[in-house]
Amino acid sequence: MSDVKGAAALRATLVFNLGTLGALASDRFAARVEALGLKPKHAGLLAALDAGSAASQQELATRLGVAPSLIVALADQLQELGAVERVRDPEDRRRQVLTLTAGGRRLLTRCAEAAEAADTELTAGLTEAQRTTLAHTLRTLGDQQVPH
Amino acid sequence: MSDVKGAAALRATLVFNLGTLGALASDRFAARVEALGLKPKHAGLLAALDAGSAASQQELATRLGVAPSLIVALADQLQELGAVERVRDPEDRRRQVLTLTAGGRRLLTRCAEAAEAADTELTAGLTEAQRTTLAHTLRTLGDQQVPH
DNA sequence: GTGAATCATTCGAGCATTGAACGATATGAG
DNA sequence: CTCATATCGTTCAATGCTCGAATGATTCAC
Repeated sequence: MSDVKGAAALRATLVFNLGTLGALASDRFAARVEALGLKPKHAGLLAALDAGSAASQQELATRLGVAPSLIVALADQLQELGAVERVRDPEDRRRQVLTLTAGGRRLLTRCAEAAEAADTELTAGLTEAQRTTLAHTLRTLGDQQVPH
Repeated sequence: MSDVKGAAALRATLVFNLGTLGALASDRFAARVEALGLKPKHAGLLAALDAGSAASQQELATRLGVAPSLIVALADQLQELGAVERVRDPEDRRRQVLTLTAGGRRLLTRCAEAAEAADTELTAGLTEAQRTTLAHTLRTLGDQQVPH
């Protein structure tokens, strides 16, 4: 019983394949957004801003699951590119509220295009049905994780 | 036309969700194999050895997509745990052939169990059908990448 | 008002990974 | 046979990414 699984049990596992493919996908995406002067985390921050418009850096840190000090660095660079604006919240002047600029939205669009290009490259060997089912499942799976 | 995609285009993307979930899955898996004194890459090396039994460190480096010097460190630690053996290839004494020991196979089994536990935790909100379809799609997708 | 808590920021540290050297071995040309 | 060249494994210093602690400004509770 105990070694019926025996051979290749790890490779049949979801977390293992997710980890491997996730790293691979990130690398391909990173290679494309590099041309825009961005790292994947920059794109993640832009996407988070686009989704829940106007948030304090603290909120963004917990949303993205990274340290607040990392948000500072990312926001610095995005601000230098003119993609985001830092505005002190008048109701609580400790908070820096980040907002997407028009240029930031354009940049995000180009990130999305890069991601879509990487998608088609990555899923070249899948049927259209598989591809859409996969996208849907991953989306719901992602929404379920640490949703609070 | 250009901004029809507009909102949330990145979050609808495969590479983006794969990257996010991949990191999350790796973290959960890492938390569990840590009890075995291993990092995910150790488990990856064990799995690679189990799959294509007996390989030189150079081959393993290209298989796993990491630098040869990293294989040295991983193999050192696994050897210290008695999980792998280093044997000089008699036909080419530059090569160190790595093989799984019986203990290494047991360790790999425990890694697989950890991965399965992480799987069920991760996919708690999915139907059984979704789960198996996802596993299958990821498996085929992984086999298609850099197959050469 | 005064002290505790919260936000953004800076800075040093930790960890994983890489790339450049090096010694040992193998291979091919002359 | 011998020498030049290439390959393997190994060591080591350097890089990049991320975090945690310390700091200053601001707010909140009482």
